[in-house]
Amino acid sequence: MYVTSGFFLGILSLYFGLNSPQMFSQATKYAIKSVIYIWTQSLEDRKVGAKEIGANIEAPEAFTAKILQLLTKAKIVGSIKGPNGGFFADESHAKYTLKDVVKTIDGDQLFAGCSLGLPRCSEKNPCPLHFEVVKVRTEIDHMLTAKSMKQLAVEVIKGNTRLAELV
Amino acid sequence: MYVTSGFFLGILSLYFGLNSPQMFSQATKYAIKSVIYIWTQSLEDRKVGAKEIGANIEAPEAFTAKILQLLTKAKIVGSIKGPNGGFFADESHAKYTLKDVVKTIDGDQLFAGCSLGLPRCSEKNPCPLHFEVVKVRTEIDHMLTAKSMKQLAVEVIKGNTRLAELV
DNA sequence: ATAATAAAAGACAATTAAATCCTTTATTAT
DNA sequence: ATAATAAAGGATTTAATTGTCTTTTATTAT
Ligand code: FES
Ligand code: FES
Repeated sequence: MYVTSGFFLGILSLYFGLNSPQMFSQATKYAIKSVIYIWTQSLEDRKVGAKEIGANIEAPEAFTAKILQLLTKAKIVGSIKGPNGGFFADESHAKYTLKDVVKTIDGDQLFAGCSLGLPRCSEKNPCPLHFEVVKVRTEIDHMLTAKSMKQLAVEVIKGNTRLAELV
Repeated sequence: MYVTSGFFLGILSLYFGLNSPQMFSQATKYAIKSVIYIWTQSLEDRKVGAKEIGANIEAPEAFTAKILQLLTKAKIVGSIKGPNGGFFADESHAKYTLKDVVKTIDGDQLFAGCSLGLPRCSEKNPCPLHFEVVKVRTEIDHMLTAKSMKQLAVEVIKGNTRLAELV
């Protein structure tokens, strides 16, 4: 008499309508916080390991490590193996914005394509939400390009913003 | 020697960074299109079945039917069983907006809570994106409340917008 | 050279979302 | 009453995302 918990959750989810789609995937959230955290430490000339990053942004270490691989491959941050190694960011990474981070992990479906899933998004054959979606996307674009990663990190260092719950 | 395709996709997805999070879940996209489609037909005094809805919004019938159950339970549309039955919308449903549709299926995580996943979203202890997120949400709110479902349906009837790819 | 360190890579498990199928219930026309 | 119709409900399956664990590779200090 075994019942999978997935079954119950599946039913409950449909029954109460409890899905959870958000602006960003979980992976992208971790990515954004990771990059900002790396910048806060690089501004003080410290390289940081996946374990430390995970701990400071309250994310699972192994999963964070996977995400860091993608960010490194995309050159959004740098990494060095071995003792005294770790992740870091310097002027060679300063040109990247949050938008690049989001695109690296989630692709560009937040910025491109029809929000209602039509095969193409166009002004000539718009879906009912198209023109409003364009406005939302303008705002999203601004949100993800207005400040440099370094600026965002400085605000965290100053204590004006935070990457994890305060204890 | 069997290998699950999920495995390969999982690896590929991490390797190439191919997640696909969007503004709305697939279920919500179907829900939005369903409600607008129901309104287009109700404006011409036709009740419609799940099969017809699925066909016209290019969504799987059975999944659409599940979503319609939630929409009906939430009173966003009406339904009648049996011959000549189906889904419909009338003045008693006119007060609902797209925001209600989204909330019914996806909950309010698009509108509330920290976009970066912090335990709470507040101006006093904001995450690095908080103030920009507030602006994006204002625009999202406008997008989902500016027009009534009926208005959106009228635009589809007029041919100004569409719910499926044109053939 | 060797041991220790830390990222990269690979294999997999668990959870959640998406989709399907089958049975039951309500309604209506015959 | 009965057959036909269509939504509601229940049980699973499939796919995608999230998360873990182990092995390999590169680097550095001894
Ligand atoms: S056509 Fe749907 S968002 Fe552009
Ligand atoms: S604290 Fe993150 S969005 Fe408000």
